[in-house]
Amino acid sequence: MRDVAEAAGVSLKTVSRVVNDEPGVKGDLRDRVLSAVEKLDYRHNLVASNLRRSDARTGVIGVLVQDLANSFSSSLVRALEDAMRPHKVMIVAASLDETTLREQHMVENLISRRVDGLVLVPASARQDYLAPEVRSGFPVVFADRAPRGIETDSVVIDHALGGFIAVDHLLANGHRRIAIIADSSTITTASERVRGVRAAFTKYGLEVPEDLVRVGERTEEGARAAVHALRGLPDPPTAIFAGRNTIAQGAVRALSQRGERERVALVGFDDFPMSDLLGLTVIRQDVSRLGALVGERLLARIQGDTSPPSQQVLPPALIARGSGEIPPPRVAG
Amino acid sequence: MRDVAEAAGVSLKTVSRVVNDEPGVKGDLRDRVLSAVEKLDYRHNLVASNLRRSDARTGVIGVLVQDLANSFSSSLVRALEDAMRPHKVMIVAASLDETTLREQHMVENLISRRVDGLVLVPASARQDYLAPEVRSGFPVVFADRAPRGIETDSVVIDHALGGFIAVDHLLANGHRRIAIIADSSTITTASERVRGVRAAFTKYGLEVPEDLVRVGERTEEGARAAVHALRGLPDPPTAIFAGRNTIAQGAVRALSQRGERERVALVGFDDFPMSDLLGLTVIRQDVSRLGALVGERLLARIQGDTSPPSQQVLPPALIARGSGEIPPPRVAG
DNA sequence: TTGAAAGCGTTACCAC
DNA sequence: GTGGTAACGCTTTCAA
Repeated sequence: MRDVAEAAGVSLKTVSRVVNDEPGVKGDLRDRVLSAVEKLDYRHNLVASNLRRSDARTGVIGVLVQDLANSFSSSLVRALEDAMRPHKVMIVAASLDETTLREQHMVENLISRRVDGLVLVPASARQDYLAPEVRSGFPVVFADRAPRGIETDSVVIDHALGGFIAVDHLLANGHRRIAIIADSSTITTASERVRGVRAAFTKYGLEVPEDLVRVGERTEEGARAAVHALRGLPDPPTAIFAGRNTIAQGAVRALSQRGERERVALVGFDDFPMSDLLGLTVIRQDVSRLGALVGERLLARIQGDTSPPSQQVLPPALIARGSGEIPPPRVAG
Repeated sequence: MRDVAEAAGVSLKTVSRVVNDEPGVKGDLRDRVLSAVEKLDYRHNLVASNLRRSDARTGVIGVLVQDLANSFSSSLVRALEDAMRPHKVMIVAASLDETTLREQHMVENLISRRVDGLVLVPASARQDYLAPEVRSGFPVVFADRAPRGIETDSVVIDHALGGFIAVDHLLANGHRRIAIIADSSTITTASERVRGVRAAFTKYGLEVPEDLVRVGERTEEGARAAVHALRGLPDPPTAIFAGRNTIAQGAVRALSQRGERERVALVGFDDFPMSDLLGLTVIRQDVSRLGALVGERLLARIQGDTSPPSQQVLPPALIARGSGEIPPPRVAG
């Protein structure tokens, strides 16, 4: 910038004014500056600019999700991107892979980089470590899963309701031997979903078939193996609740391999691309809306909103596509 | 930081040493500094730090893809993330939606932010605008599509080969009325793919059935409409080449609606999750490998590699799953 | 082992 | 309208 000023024969400040499109520079000087910029391949340094600026905005937010390659996470990031673009805010994103330690490192790192705010789909069980930041007014919005140990904005899905709806649907169709395949119960969304499932059994005055509960699966491979094992039982399940999109995918694969796609009912949690063509009944979370609401909240905080933490809850919905409507086999008799 | 120094009764420099884990501070002082840091909720400011540092690394790279919600883009970002994580480099990502203008804005913005390097899946036809940066040694690696107008590193898929393999497969299975649905020819990957398709016809000494060529589609809806229109022709195609994952998805939907999934052959470009369960024959690009190679190249450049620009080309592969192996209907007579 | 001063590239403040 | 000077929060250089 100094070189530019020298080349154009003006002061540093004038160059700064031109570069920032500030008023109060005559066309003559402005042109001289611009051509010097051109000639010297000068690039405005936003890092230095942000350091000096009074409002101290970096125009970047941090977004921490589970797995950028998963359709749920990537759709969320995309929705946030769309919400932020009009405000010229960019996104630095990272995958946590359900690792508590990585979450803390990343949060710390992003704060050191002075991001304007943070969107967090937490991997950890508690987020007390964020208390100092939240107290000092640093904008943090939780997405999909509620915070624990701190009070801050959140937009979450009613996971328990989703689990309830799914299994209520299967029970209403006459199923009783319903397998439950879900993520580890340390993951709050998973335990919430299972809680809803149990509530559905309770509504019907039924016991949960504990021998068919498989908690702790999250990969497609694990789910596939679980389905094979479950269907191999003496009294196998006639329906399956898959607590996550990868689990549903594994379940579809396993049932395909066994030639049982038309015979065993299946309801998955999380919609994903092309699931309609598979005829898969799912509990859909409106990820675009989730992202839009999270973005809106975060922007408000960044712009100085100091109202008390808000907790928004979005209801999931059952999308019937066939797999969840398969009836239980007739009992001989 | 000044406050911390004061609270601990040491100099600024000592705090800096402690915060950066530099050697040469006695345990006594170090503890005093750390407790002051704790008490004052001090957070190291990487922005200021990077400004002053001699190596001037920000530890961030920019990644510009077409659509973060598309499985191809998100898989690429994920692969890059994995390649960068060991080097403590984060990713700021954005979707271009095939918009030339956004590409240029984003590139400019990222350079202003002094990212350490750039990964670009270009939306523009030419990238001459990047010439000054590339000339000055700024690390840029093109992914999936080769640069035009500048010379820099690239790792691309052999799109022409992919198009060739796909249609060669259909021709070998006896099809002659093959529809080609592809993205706008201004998108180089699309035109390359179509070039390969034409080469396949040439190999068989056949003319391309120009009445079945639909170039300029990219959305699922557009593809669906195109398939309906094509199959409604007096002499309809017996096979379809879908030049992109969204097009393949639209084609599957349209054929499903028409009850023709078992009757019309279909080969898609780009694999996507669950396509195996749809029995869809595709040309697969190894996105993980693409991302890993791009990451490797970019890291080398960031670390000072000044060898001539390298051009790596990855071969795509045909994955036969049924839809591409449907034979043409027998002709009466 | 510790500290003082200079400076990274920019913008804020106030004088001209 | 334009320009000097200080300062942002940190690291570097060099001296103690």
